Amino acid sequence: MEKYLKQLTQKELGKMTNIAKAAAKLFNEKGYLETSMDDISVAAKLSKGGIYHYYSSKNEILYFISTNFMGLLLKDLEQELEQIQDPFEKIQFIISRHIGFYIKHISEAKTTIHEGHLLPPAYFKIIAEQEKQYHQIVSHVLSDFFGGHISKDQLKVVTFILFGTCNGIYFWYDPKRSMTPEELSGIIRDILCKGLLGFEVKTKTKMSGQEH
Amino acid sequence: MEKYLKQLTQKELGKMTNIAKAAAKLFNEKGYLETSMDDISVAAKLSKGGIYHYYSSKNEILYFISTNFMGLLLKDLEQELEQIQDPFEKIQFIISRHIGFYIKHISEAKTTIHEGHLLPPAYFKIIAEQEKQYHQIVSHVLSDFFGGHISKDQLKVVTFILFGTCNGIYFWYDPKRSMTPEELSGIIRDILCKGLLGFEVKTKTKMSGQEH
DNA sequence: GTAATTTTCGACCGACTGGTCGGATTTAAA
DNA sequence: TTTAAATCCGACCAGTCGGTCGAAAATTAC
Repeated sequence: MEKYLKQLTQKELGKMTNIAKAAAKLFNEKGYLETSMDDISVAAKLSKGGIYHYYSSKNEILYFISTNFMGLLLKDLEQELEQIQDPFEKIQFIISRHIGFYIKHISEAKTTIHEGHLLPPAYFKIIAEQEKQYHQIVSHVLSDFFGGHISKDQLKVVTFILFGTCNGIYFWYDPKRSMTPEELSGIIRDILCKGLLGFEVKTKTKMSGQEH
Repeated sequence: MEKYLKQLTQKELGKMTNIAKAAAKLFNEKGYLETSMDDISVAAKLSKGGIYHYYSSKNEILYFISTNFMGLLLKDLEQELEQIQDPFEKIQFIISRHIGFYIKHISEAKTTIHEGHLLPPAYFKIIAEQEKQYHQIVSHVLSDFFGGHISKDQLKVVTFILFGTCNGIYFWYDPKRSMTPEELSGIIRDILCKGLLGFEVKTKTKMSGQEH
């Protein structure tokens, strides 16, 4: 972790990214714990000692992968959302962007989702903070969409369901198979949005109806 | 694996279930690989050798947990579904039952979902077969619901989305917190069903519309 | 050229893991 | 009470892993 205090040269960062890419692929295929440093060193075409020249631990590789991915996911998101007025369109945009993004960086995404919790607390907290930030941005859009007519608990659940549904695809989606990311993204977006619209009606009716 | 060829006495099965319960809790908390046989022996209040008297490997414990859970999930499902006529009501029933079931056996459910793939192929195939069976039952109901007006690919995707959405809750749901399983189940059911109804309309329109 | 620095190597270490085994202890049978 | 069988124990084994280190090789500076 101390490594990041010193300024990294472009060359160093390039090497680190190479190692991280090879590692992410392995973590995704076999899992973090099942992947040994020897495996990584073979995949990265560098000796084990060579890897430890750039990373001080296996954990640090995982951390590098996850924090870089989350950073990329957060980058420019808020500016992009500002360009859209309608909250419903914003949600559609978020779902499409999210799925497209995760499919494009599928190894890093799956690694972050499935292995991030293996990090020691000091590392994990930073990732969790980034996830929370992303979460809050989306949650805020959803809140706008429901026009405030939704409880905090419900909002939280709906947000989690949205992410859960999107992230669930990485258990089974295989880009080599028939469906393109765009088609898939479209189906999920349609189901979720229709579901949310229905949910909205129900919530708002309940609120304005003030049943006996 | 050979163990299961011989008939188990009630007493043996009880002991095995005890060990499995303790193990499932640990697997769920720390993960399969992070849990050592020593951990299990402490939790099950039995020495390591004692455990190996009932199970021939760590894998076999995981297998026992998963196959038992899947068996329980499949038990009586088809008969229960036969009691319902309307396909839409069947879907609602499946979602509620699924979530309720998983929350009730949360350690075993999460273990099966998240750790099952760590089993060697010979074991995993049996679990996968059970999952496939469950999958097909649900897929069939969905197919009925869409009245056949849905492609095989789409049906597959929709089925996966349904399970993905339901199973996503285990990443974050905490039964000790505010929302009850019934409330949560209701929200998910509503969103998904509304989404599916919307999806149905779109699909059917597309089909009957026969655009140029 | 040579000296200094960075990068790379791979043999090696200690810790830990899943699994074994001979025997101690408990239970059941006679 | 004796004997046999089932149950349980924990020291031990072989193998794997993350990580170290001293030195070789490559690069850069002079």
